[in-house]
Amino acid sequence: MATSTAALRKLERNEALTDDERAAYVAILGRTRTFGAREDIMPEGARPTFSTVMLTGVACRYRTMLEGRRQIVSLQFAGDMCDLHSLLLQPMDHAIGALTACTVAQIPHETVREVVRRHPRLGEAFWRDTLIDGAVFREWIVSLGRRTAYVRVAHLFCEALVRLRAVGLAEGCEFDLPLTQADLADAFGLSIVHVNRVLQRLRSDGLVSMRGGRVAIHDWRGLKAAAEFSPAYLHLGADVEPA
Amino acid sequence: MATSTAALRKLERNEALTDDERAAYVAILGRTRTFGAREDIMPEGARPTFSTVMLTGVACRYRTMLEGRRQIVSLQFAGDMCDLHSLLLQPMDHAIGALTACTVAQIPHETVREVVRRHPRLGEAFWRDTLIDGAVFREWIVSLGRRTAYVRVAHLFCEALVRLRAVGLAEGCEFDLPLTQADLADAFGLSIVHVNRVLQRLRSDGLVSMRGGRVAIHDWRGLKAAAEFSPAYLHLGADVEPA
DNA sequence: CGGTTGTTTGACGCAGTTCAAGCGGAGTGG
DNA sequence: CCACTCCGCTTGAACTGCGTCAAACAACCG
Repeated sequence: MATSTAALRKLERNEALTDDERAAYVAILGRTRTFGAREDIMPEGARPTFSTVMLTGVACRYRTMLEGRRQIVSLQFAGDMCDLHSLLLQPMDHAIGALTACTVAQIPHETVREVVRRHPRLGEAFWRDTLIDGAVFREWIVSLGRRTAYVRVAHLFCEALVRLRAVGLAEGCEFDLPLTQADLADAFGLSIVHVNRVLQRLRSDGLVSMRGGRVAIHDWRGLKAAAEFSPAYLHLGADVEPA
Repeated sequence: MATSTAALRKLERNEALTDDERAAYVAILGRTRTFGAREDIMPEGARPTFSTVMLTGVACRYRTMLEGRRQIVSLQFAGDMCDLHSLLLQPMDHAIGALTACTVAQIPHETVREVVRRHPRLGEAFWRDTLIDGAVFREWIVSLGRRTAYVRVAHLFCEALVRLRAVGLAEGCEFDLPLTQADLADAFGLSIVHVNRVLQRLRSDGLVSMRGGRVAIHDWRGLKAAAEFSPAYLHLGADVEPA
């Protein structure tokens, strides 16, 4: 199934799998579902009996606070296993929400356990994937704690580009990111108004522009420098940055 | 060895281990080392061949930015395995630093792998532990993104109390937390001056006071309410909050 | 007793918020 | 085909939480 290529690419980035392992992984992606934008793929407090793998679309993990404020905690692209942790951690301490229309695979926990038992290296790859999630969280903390809004936004675009290139969803310096400025504000811990102003500044500085849900990076080295971006924390190996 | 009780308590919080598993875990904690305050237990960029378990003291994960600014990403107390991820993720994308004098156990990765192979349930407990780290990171993101300084500080004290009680390092509503206000500032993404003012306000509001490296919570329910704290994300089970 | 490290206080400035309003495009119904 | 509405984007002005700078103070230690 064509939709599993991103998922495979993600899992294999660090260590090639055997045909056997690859087949086993694709096999468990069987049952798929679609969600509309703004639907919850998995609500906070749920006790799911399956884990979710993103096949297409953009989703996020988020927490809702009193008075309806929301903080997005990570973005999830195709290939990401966004609630693998529900295998061991119940109930969900945060929600997973579709930001755009999404198709996902839902893998029963029992199936995950079985595949891990039979293919220990897949289990290791899964564990590794959750550890990289942790690394991305840490970087997000650094952004929110010590980077100005301008740098923070620039940094996210750098991260998105690299992650999307790694799974073949961006060529060159452009990629789809059909989020509203309100979504971005919830991700950055900023107000909508300020996100808007920062985006304008990034564009007029000739670094990135975002229009119609598509991001175009006009000056990768400049953006990278402005963002103090270094892709090490993504643990994706080489050949992942644009020329 | 008395120092391993916190580590065991942490690991066993969710599922009791067999005597066998317990013994296997304590056995690998053999080689210990001590670090002075402000020493690096594990520097950024290193490629360690072992993982570190905290036995006593307080450490942190942190990232250093340009111009020497620092962002602390998590606090590590006794019992925490603070770089278990180095088993699968190399090189270190952040550093681990001792905030106070610390004693740690250093477990060769090969030993970890072997123990996991022989005791799958220990492997699961390890994985689980790294997943809880992730949950703590997410909460930290929410704090930095959407909580005011006052709430953020209150929240950390709530988290510290609950985590320390869970491993038997706090009785009632007091615990040791011998950090400087500069350390706290780096953790909260605030300036030292502002941390100082917030601490004063928390004290004069009768919620918490921190003096001589000891934290005393005077009004748990009040603090919890002010912090919008709910311990669910720590996945520690019941009986962990003070009466 | 002086040096060093951590805490406290005050005055001032700025990054980012809030409020409020206007604008433009897409969908919908008459 | 136009009118109406909704949603997202944009702009301006006023406000504020927190940072910066600078200095005094307190505790510890050799």
